[in-house]
Amino acid sequence: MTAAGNHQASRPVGRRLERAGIRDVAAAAGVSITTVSDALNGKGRLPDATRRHVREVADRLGYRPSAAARTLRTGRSGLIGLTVTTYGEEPFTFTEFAYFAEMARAATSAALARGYALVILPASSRHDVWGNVALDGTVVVDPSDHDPVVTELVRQGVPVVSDGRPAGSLPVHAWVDNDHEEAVLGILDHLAAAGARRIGLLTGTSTDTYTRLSTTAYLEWCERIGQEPVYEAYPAHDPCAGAVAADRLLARPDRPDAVYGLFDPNGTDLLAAARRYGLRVPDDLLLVCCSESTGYAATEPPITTLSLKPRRIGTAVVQLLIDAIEGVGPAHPVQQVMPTELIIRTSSQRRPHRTTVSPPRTPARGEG
Amino acid sequence: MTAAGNHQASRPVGRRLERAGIRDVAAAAGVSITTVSDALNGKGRLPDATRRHVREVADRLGYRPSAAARTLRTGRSGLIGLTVTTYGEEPFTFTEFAYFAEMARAATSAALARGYALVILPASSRHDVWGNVALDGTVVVDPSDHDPVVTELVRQGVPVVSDGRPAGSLPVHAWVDNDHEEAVLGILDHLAAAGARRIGLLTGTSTDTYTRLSTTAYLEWCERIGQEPVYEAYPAHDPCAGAVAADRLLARPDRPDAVYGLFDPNGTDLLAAARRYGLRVPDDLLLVCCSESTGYAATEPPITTLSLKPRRIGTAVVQLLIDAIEGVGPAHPVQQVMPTELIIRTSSQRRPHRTTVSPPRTPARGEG
DNA sequence: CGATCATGCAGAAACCTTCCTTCGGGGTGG
DNA sequence: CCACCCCGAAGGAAGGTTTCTGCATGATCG
Repeated sequence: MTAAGNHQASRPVGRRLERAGIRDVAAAAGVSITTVSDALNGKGRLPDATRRHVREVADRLGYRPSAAARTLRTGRSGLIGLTVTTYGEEPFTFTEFAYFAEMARAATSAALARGYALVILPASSRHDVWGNVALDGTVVVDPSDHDPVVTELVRQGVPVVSDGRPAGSLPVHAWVDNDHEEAVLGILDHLAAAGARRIGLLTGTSTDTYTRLSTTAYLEWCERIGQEPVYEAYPAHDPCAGAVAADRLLARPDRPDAVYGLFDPNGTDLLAAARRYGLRVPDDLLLVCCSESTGYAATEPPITTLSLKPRRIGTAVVQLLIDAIEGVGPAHPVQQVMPTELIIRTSSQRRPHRTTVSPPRTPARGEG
Repeated sequence: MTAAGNHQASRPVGRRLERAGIRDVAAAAGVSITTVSDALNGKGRLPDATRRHVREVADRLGYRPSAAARTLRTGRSGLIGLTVTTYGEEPFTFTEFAYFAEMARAATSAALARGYALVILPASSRHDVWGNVALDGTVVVDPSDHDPVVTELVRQGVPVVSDGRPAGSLPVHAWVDNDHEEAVLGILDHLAAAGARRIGLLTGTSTDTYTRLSTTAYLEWCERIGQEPVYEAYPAHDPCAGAVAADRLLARPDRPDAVYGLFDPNGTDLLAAARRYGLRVPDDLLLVCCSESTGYAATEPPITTLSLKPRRIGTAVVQLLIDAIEGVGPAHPVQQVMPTELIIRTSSQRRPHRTTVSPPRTPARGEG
């Protein structure tokens, strides 16, 4: 520290600190720019002595290569866009909160581990922002039918991998998605096995693939089983509409004795609605909802949830994208279907063990 | 749509699409590079006719200026880092989930509105990633004592604004934080007014400012009031430890008749623990926790929460940072303290209106 | 009618790195 | 003694933009 400080004292320190460039390092080390670049990047043919010397000088000067210049030269920015569908002004929606947070977290980790960073870019954002950032590729969550941004990116040759099957003929390089039909069928079978006679669905009005696939799977199941469908649809991006829809579903004359809710808040909304109507869960009403929230382990009663395993999805999406960027993956589009996980709790089991005074949860069951 | 498609049909589409550069636009428009740049950026002295013509040609060629080149030239990348403290490998922690998600959402919006994009960068990430991205500035959430990354950034002259008071002597340009003492005192007074005789605290073992300020405020309040402090501390980043600590707190011989939990999951954990011990909320136990989760409006009973208003924080942080980047703000460090909001629900009121069959929540009360 | 000036546009440097090419020199085999 | 090869290192172009400077041209004013 002191030595370095002593050395740097000779540098003119103006009010604005001029960053040391590769030129300065070359001059200070008494070598050429080329040698510095090679030494620092582990390229070229240089004796270790030279390499070490250059590195030492670079460290001493606090040299950081200019990301912009490197990007300009190499065509790689090390930046990956994370695009989320937007409803209205806000970057991402309420219903996907926990899912998105977990997925983004995993994606960030995965990207970082391979030397990339994530840029959050709402789909409907100002075009100038999109244009202003050099992206090596983009992850797009739940792409809408003919997303102009995605189309433009693909046209420019930027690799795009989507979380969720691309709707329409969006030409993404790859996609990762859950097996939604399988998941819904599994839940319906589970509820039926627990004694449900009429299973209702709380679904959304939007046309994204998740909603669509899940709903049609439900309808097909009903047809196969011979049950009359009982469902309510609401605009999933409206945090208030969910509670209303839950109430509507339980207020119907053909009230279901089991409900599956497609969106995260549905669990609490349905639970609250059940209470208002004096329905006991799970005795009078079986409940399952799709959620990543850990809170459902502590509700009264705990609610069975379907986890989409967003961490796996986020990791897979990023791996696929970086493979495509670096050209190590297969040239053809990849479609990866990931399993879901049904976390069975009291709300969907007919003979619940009454919760009384019992020891607190032990940390034994870690998170998968 | 059809007209546009027809128009573009004439372009030769090779297997690898070479992006049009400013040179190509200049050639196609029959003007110089300078004129193109000026026309597109609204600079220089050009007649409107020329401007229009250049823009039209640029559009036709699908010209997008190279972000890297522009950054290299101007020294501005339009990128803002969003740094989060990390526990272990993961970018951000469980306890801050909802808070962070909301805060990030607001920050993204605010940044976008001013033409910037956010890059997610965990604090303890590989240094090479930090070096590889050109940042105009950085938002750092809950900076730790002597964060090496922040120190390095500041040394390089990159503006840094923190969410949360910087611990130690971290030389950030500005910070935004809640008035934590005020918030805690408000809650304690509220609980006391509701009839609490002995108020307990569920707090964390970490040394961040939030935990520290809140805890000391609690201790001071106890001393002032003359109540013996009753609290349990646990490692807040461990999702399991919270439930155990909640249980421990209610198992004490000097069991409190009211509890404030500093972290998001504390509400459900405390509620579950209360149930295990046969304590009715709010009759036997008053409950408040700090959370941004909307789920607490639908628990049984609904739990009073303290909101840190992360959206306001996120917006303010970004505004301050961009002001610093663009040099429009004051030169001296800014410290902005934002109020919190106590959302009073059943769990902290002694005479609760029994929830019975009632109409569902109406959408009337929108989100502030 | 000549000097001045605003206008419209072009040339070229600079930003900083990477990487392809070249070059000198010393050792080695013929 | 010459040709050749390889090692170590340097030269220089390229990457695409912004912006400073400068040069014409035509209009205006004294």
